[in-house]
Amino acid sequence: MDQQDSCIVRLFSNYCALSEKDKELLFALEQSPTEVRAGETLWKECDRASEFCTIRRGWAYSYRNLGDGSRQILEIYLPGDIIGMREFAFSQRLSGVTMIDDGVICYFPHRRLLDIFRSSTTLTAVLFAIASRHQVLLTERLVNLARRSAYQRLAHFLYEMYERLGQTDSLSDGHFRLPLSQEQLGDALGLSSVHISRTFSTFREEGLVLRERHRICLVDPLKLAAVAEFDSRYLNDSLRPLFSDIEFKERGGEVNEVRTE
Amino acid sequence: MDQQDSCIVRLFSNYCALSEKDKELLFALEQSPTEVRAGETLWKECDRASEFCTIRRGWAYSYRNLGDGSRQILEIYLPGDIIGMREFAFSQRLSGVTMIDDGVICYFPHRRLLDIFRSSTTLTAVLFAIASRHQVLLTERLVNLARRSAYQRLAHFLYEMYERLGQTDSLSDGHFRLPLSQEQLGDALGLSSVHISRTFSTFREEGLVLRERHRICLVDPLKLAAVAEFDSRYLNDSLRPLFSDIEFKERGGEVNEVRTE
DNA sequence: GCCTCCGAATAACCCAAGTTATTTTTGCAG
DNA sequence: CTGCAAAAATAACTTGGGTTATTCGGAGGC
Repeated sequence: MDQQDSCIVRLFSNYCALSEKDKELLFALEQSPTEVRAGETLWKECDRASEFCTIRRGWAYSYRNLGDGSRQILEIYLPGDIIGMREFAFSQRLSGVTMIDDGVICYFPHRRLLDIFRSSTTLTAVLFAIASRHQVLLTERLVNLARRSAYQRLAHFLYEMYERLGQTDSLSDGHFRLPLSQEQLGDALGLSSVHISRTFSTFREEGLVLRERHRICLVDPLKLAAVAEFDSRYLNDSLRPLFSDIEFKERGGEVNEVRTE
Repeated sequence: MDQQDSCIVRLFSNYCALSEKDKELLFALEQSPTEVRAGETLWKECDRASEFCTIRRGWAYSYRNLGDGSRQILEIYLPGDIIGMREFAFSQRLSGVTMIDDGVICYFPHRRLLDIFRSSTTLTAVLFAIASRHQVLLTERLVNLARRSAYQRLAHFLYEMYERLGQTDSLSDGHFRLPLSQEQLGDALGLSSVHISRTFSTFREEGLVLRERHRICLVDPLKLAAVAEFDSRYLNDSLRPLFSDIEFKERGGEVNEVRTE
């Protein structure tokens, strides 16, 4: 595999132009790839935590099981995401992680992150930016779950996936694959699977979202974003000013030669 | 003011022993204390974001206003907390912040954080640990809002405040001051103020929680934690192993370059 | 002292979403 | 192709919590 194909390099490049050295550092996180199967659980709540992993291919989700037998899906991970950051400061896993698709993941130890802190301010800042954005997404989800109707929640979820997928893949129109069962969607959105089904039916009647098995088609993405009150400020904000400054300093004032677009 | 009184230094020391240099770096963040009044808004959504602040005295909350006129309270800040980390990667505020009590806060610019990344791996790691723990708390709240009944939500909220206050103040029995109106509680828990009132009535009838204006008394804290399914693992985890390792490396002067195998 | 205002308590009514159950569709093993 | 199991659709019924309205009570202004 070539560095240019590394999805973690691609993801980080969205935030900031990277030097060759930075790319190598990142690329090093993606050694020791492991094949995993759909449905396979990477770890469970309360397992010992001393590693992160990046997901190179396939989707995964993290979840918490609750006392009453239900569960909450906390996050959907896509290729390029780093899994397990939540537990950086903890010795136990606080949520389980299960693969949705067959895929490839790469484990690396917590200490590797410290190496990055030591050797690249740029990557440190990008990591912080990613953590910050993660928190913002989580907050947005919290608002979504706490305040909005089932209709809006599902609209919001679909639109968020659409935006996230658009960052790495090119989406032909509003079409994308969503390999989640209605039960899993319910677990993610705090709804029953029955009501997910009802809500999809409503979308279909209104011609807002079409669905065939795991293919989703957003007929009118902007309208969907509107009904979901989707706040896209945090997706489109420019990170360049801050990071170009870092680079400038790190390179001792050289003009950036690395552009990733 | 003396370094020992700095609430940031105190907060960070909880995670890791700090060198004198680190303390100075941190101390520099707390230079311009400002008096603020109860009800005063520090900033609103969409304001320009280029500063964080620490809260030295008083309580505050962050919130988002929604399209339908309701709002969601995202976080309650207590003395020692850093406010505004959410927006590190953004140029706009994504949530407003308002004081609950009279208090004192200290602003410092975003770029100051970059200085820290450049000059102290220890502080960088602690910042990361704080961000990580923040995310865990946020996740727990998300589960609370998505999956639990009003009764459990309020129980969870009260118990969380009880635990947080116990970290800095000593709580005589289960008594503490909770300077939030029922409307604010509702906004934090995704419930109507009417239902908050109903739920407090239920608590009273059961003798589980007593309330008089803004004084709360948890009659049986453990039982309350149980009904809320409160997960206290993440409050008591030890952070030392990781950080003692960092210190070792930094003090041994051993510049450990990253292996790119 | 009295008046006003805001927060809280309580009741009556309503609806979004949960639950349970039944049927239909899809995927897949043999 | 057949049979089986899991996922999805739909309907009937229930319920937790929202909404609206009214009353009550304490804190502050004058």
